[in-house]
Amino acid sequence: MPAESPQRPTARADFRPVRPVRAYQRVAEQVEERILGGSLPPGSRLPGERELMRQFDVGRSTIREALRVLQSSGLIRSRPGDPQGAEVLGVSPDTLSHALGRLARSHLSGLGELIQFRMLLDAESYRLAARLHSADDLRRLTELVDEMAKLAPQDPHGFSEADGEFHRVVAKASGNALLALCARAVHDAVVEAIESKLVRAEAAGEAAAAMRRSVAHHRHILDALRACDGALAARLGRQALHEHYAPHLPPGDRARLRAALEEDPGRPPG
Amino acid sequence: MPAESPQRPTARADFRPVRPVRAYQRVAEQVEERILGGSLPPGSRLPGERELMRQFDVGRSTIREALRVLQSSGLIRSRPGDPQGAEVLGVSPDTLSHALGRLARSHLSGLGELIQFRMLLDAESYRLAARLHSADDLRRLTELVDEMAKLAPQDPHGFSEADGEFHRVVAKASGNALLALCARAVHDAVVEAIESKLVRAEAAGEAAAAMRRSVAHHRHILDALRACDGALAARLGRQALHEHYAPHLPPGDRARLRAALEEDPGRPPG
DNA sequence: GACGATCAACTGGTCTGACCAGTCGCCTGG
DNA sequence: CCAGGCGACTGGTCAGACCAGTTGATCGTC
Repeated sequence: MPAESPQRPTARADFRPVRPVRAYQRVAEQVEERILGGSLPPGSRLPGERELMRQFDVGRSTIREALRVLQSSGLIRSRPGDPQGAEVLGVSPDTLSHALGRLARSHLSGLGELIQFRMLLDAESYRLAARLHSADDLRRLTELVDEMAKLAPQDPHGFSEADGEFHRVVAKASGNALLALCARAVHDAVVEAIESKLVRAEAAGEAAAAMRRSVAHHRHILDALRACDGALAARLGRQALHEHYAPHLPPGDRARLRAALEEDPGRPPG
Repeated sequence: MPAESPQRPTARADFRPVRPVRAYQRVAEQVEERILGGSLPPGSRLPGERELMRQFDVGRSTIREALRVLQSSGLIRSRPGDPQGAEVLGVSPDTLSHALGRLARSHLSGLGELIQFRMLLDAESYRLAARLHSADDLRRLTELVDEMAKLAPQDPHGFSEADGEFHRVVAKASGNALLALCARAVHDAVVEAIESKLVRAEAAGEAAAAMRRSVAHHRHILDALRACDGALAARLGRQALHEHYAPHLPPGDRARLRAALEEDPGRPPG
């Protein structure tokens, strides 16, 4: 909300409360602006801290605090001894997934919401991807499902990697980078959050069965994508996630997942 | 992905690459752990920097960099001169909103993607809200639509506020705080991004007509919610956004919006 | 006794200068 | 031509200092 209501002719002058802008904020903002504006593309390098100190005319601690903020936002990465200075990473979904992970771990929102949200995003990715995919996308997805099937029982880590890549390709095929990034962030957050629970299940020997089911789900979804049936792919995606995660959730969250799962029962004809 | 595949019996030992853990990271992690773990509830205070310096046995700059990271994550807030030390804020959705806003503003994704994404999130909010809303929600939504109708031509700012609140109530009624946060962040990003374009249209006198259409759309959506028809509400929501924003977008982005708009034409019966 | 100004003891924000451990690039000796 | 070493950097950290602002008690006044 950048503007107060300028129309209101009240006596209360609509000055915004002036809060002092810290020096490190100004520095961080300037750099961030350049990165977001494309003037500092990913892969390019920032000057060294001592040089920045001269350019901004502030102390090194101020420069360092600004760089810390940018680094914690995932915009840059710095490494000691690097004579080229900090590396510009550009906008990445990592911050998003970290924030999502924190939210999911907090009382504000739980794992159930996270997975429900993933159901929504994945389903919409499928719906769009079914419409917009290329032949190349389908080939790559087929490869990935085959790889999942091959790695299935022995290599859970590789399996998870291929699974993640499958979703990333789908999200990319949806043609919406924002959707893709969010879907990835949520995916990562779910993986990170539920890992501790899943290792127990895996230890109990359910892992192989879960992976087999997952491969089957992915094949069905891939078929739907191939047939350009977005609604079917979306429905299958929701069901797959529900089947996969519902057993590991408390009953309340299961109801939530079911709510996201069910297509509208009383849809009026037409 | 914190774990390498432990099962693979290859010669490659699965050591994780050792990267030095900076002192400020350890400090930030310890504090963050306490905050997320509830040991430092929102509203409580951290010791002063000089005291922290003693407790962690590091220099003040290290403490300050750690606090900067925590502050940029929205976990704490500090104010100069405060004898009580930094205030613990707890997990807040602001980080998420900022991250989303950055993504939306970056060159990675344009306005079209942003609005398409909003179509998806809003539609899913409607779908869930139609199922889960309370009588209170409906009453509040009715109030808001009436207020929009009342403010319609004269007070664009108030209108926009009521409109935003409408969507927030819907998102909250969806029962998924995560979805609500993202929807709000995207909504804000859209408003911020398109404002400069809309003021021109408003100056051209289209504002009143646009607002009248918007009120009608909201009434229809509200009716669908009242009838618990999630699919209809979702479809109406998509259409409303499409009609509202498509005229202001370049043709390429219009096609994108249409892709998100159309229900699947060849849906199999059943 | 209530009240407002004053002041000292803080706070966080910033600067300076220094040291360390690592990294890179050059340069040299084989 | 290459291995090794030697600076000249880098970022990470520390120590100490100063400033402006806040706070709360103290003190003089009414």
